[in-house]
Amino acid sequence: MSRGITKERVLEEREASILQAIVYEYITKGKPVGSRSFVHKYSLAVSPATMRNIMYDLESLEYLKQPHTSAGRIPTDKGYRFYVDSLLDTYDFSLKDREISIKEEAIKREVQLDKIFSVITKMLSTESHYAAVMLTPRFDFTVVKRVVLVPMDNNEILFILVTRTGVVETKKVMVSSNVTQDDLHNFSKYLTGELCGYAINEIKDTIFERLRKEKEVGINKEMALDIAQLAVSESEEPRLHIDGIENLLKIPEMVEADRLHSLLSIIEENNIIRRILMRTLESEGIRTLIGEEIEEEHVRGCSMVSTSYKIGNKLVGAVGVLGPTRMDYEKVVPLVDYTGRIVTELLTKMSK
Amino acid sequence: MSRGITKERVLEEREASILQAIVYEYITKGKPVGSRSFVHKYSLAVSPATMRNIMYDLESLEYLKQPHTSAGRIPTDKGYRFYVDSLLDTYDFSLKDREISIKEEAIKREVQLDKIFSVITKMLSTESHYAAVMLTPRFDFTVVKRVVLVPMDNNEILFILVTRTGVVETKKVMVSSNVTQDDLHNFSKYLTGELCGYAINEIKDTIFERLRKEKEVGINKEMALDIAQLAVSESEEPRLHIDGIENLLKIPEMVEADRLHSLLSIIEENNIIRRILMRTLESEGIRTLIGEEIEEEHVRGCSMVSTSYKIGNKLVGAVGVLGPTRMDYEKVVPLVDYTGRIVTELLTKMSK
DNA sequence: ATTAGCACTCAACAAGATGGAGTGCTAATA
DNA sequence: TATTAGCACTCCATCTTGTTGAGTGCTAAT
Repeated sequence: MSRGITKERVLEEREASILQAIVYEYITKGKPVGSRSFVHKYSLAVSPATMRNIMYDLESLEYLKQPHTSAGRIPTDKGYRFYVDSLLDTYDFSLKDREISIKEEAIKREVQLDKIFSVITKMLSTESHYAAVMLTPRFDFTVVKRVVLVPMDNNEILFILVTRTGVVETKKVMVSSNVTQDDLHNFSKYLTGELCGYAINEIKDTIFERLRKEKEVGINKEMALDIAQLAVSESEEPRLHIDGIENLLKIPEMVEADRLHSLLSIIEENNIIRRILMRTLESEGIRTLIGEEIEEEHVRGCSMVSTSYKIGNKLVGAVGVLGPTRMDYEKVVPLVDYTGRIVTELLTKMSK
Repeated sequence: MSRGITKERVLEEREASILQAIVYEYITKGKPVGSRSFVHKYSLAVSPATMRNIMYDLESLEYLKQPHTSAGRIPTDKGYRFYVDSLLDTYDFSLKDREISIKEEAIKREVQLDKIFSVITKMLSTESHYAAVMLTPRFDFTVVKRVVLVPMDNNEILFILVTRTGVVETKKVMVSSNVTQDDLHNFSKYLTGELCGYAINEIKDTIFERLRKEKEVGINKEMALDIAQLAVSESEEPRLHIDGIENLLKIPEMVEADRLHSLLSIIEENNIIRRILMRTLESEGIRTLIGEEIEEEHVRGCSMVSTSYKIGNKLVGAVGVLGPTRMDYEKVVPLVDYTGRIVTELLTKMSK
């Protein structure tokens, strides 16, 4: 065996499989893995001494570390990373033996799309036994179904936008002059005609020009432009659903350290999770952040497995699982992947 | 001093004030209160021995208990109850020296009433240093501003109800036959005329009759009845806002025991909190639930201070603080009371 | 009714003592 | 050259033991 002194080299096959096994062992048992008990447990054809040598190498290469002298080894972030990557390489993500059943029927009847997200987030946390997080779809990517303008008091108008998925977004707008209900109705019709079938981000660049060219839109042109402005303006931020925080409390290594405390405040101050999911949303497929890869002061010993989901072929949202670095990736990774697919399917079907 | 052997008798004045002081001392320090240090700290004109006798009596009367032999005394639920009740008797709830400022201006511009509730819940948790919970207003008590019917696919209609507070509620309804957009628009107008200015619960008993008598409502009578049914049917449950869970983690006695765990799962499984707040909503004024008074299996060592809030003179929602039984009631009670008043004021103003 | 005095209790803390599982190193072995 | 056995050493975890301090209950005196 050629043991390099450098910290960077490709692992031999045996080393790789042993590393995977060690990480797995630590994930499931939570105790530092010692040479003797490890070879015994896995009935390996090597002596503890040999195992010690291998472990020594893996430690030099920074895949493993010792919590203290004369203790067994535990994975470093790099070790987890190696483990997860090899999982991703080998796993086929087949859904066949998953027992999760989402009650599509029950879900479909719901108008409040938020409820669906709640249900899915809850499901994901229940199944994973960690905390689940989910970012609702980007509003400006969902297809408009209809626009309704409702006069409120004085010069206030309530702007209601209905998307194909049934989501309703409302905004208030102040207008300078009074306007009749019927005029508003006509303008609603006009706007609906213009926007219907398109996602906001598709039309936000052209709507003004088209509006300006138009002769008659039902109301005062200036006001019309104001309202159109509102229609395409930055809408409600995607909401963040979180569920299963209590699962994190059951994890011993979380409870003992003050990690828990930091993790909880992260969840409350949810911009951090938001940011991570936003970045997940930028590309397709599973994304894992292990330990220090989460570049946040407060976060220690936490990992996040997330994936994006689509409506049609547009990436619109993200969903994931937040847990300790010592997480059951083998289970969580396909689960998150599956959940992403389900959501994509559901939303795509709904917005047809 | 006449020391009865019975468990029930009225406390003498001295006993009462000592009990209050002991509860206060325990709330602030969190350590069992011993006779010697107590008389010393409060410079009382009695000896520790006398104090021991009094404490003995208070223990017989079940206001105090010992965590173990030869430890000081801590309050029982009954003890806390006595303390809180005397607080409620004496406190004048004057708001003058409160430094809480709610940015009314910032709040008012929001259409999403939910955001206001989030802000208020967050404020309450921040100020109290415990967890804050809030139930959004009962929908059927808020005054209708307008009804909008939007045709969706096939035979599906989206029913949108706008209230004076700007809340929008949406429901989906399936209808048997097709209907034109204009007919729907007319019926929307009719319904708006019927409902506008009333709260749902005011008209739900008469609407059908009126509708039946009506000759022409814009659409097929049968369908109209279906939709009206939906309009007054059980609406979206009030939403529950929760904030400041992480505050509970900072509390030592919560962390140590597995109380924390139970408490967290209660918050996740939020029906319990819902139920408590629902009962708060039944009457006006502050309501305190101390320890075992929360009749829930899992809850141990927790208390809840809550109050209802109104729109106009109708009780529509509730807000409160959830924390350990050893809670700073003296601070929390007026704070919750104040918050309730603010919310009442805000909502009442908004729905004018 | 109150107090001083006294014996007793118990949690909390600190200081050993012990055992077990682990390591690194070296020399022997296939 | 890779593997293994043997050995000395390390360190955590656990248990035991002792000590201290704040507290109690009881009794007899004030």
